[in-house]
Amino acid sequence: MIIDSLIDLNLTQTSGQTSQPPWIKSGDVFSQVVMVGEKPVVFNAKQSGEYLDFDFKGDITQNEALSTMKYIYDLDFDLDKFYKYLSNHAELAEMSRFCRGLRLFLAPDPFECIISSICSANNSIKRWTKSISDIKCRWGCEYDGFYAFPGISDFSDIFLDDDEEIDLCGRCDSNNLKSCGVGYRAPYMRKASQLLTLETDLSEIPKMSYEEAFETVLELPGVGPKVADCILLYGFNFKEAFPSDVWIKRIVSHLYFEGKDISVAKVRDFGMEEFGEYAGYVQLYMFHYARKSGLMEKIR
DNA sequence: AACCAGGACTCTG
DNA sequence: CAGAGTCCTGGT
Repeated sequence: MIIDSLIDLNLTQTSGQTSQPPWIKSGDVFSQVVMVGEKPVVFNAKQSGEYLDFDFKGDITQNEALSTMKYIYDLDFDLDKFYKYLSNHAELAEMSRFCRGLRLFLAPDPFECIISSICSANNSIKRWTKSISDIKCRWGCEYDGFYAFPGISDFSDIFLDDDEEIDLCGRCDSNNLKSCGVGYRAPYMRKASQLLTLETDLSEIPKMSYEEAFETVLELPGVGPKVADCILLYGFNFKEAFPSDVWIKRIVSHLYFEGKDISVAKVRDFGMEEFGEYAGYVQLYMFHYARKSGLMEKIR
């Protein structure tokens, strides 16, 4: 079934958004299992002209499948209107040329997004996506050869490292978080999931104001301002988030402050103030514009 | 082989 | 409260 909203599926899949690792690519088809309510559904998505073409296998209706795909790929977001906005701002005007069809890649599972985002901190895209994919294969539930991310309570029980595995299990099969290459983030990831079972109710977050939601996820270990903004943008669809790291700081300072060094905190405030409801999309487009246009090499 | 990139956290002044 | 040092791994 084709959904007639402009999207570049490959670009969206490979853009490093911390909602989840890219789906499994086979030929020109991206596939993954998604929990829709309680039901596992395998989705296959591919590019068809400027649009997304999908089918699915699972016990849900066509309409439920359609709204799931529309949510994950943010297909109701009006890209034409966004491109008009970009072209009306001199600093941003070139960006849509380099990133046409790039959309948010939203998390069907906010918990997976939280763990992925913690794992992405001080890490490369290649490394955190491999770690999260490993975690899914080892401890996730398998459906038709695809793996869902483990649930919160299952994740909370995973061993941290070889030492703990030997201590509590008597032997070691490297069945632990550190063996997935997450390094010192392992305790953050597990503590965060344990906190989520006990104290923080994820279903409350969508009802909160941005500030309140931000303060709430900041409480989780391993979550600082950048990671909190990623969690809210990619995991909960708060489009007013402007996740700011060293690259966004360099880009913003180049485009708006004549290259003058600005603190990451200031860049975040500036982005949220300046771009409002488009902040998340502007951040996404800035990063990929810098990558593709050669700006990144210029300002590193 | 030494060194660097990448955010959060902890300790210091 | 700002600034510096540390954490782990994969890349040069």
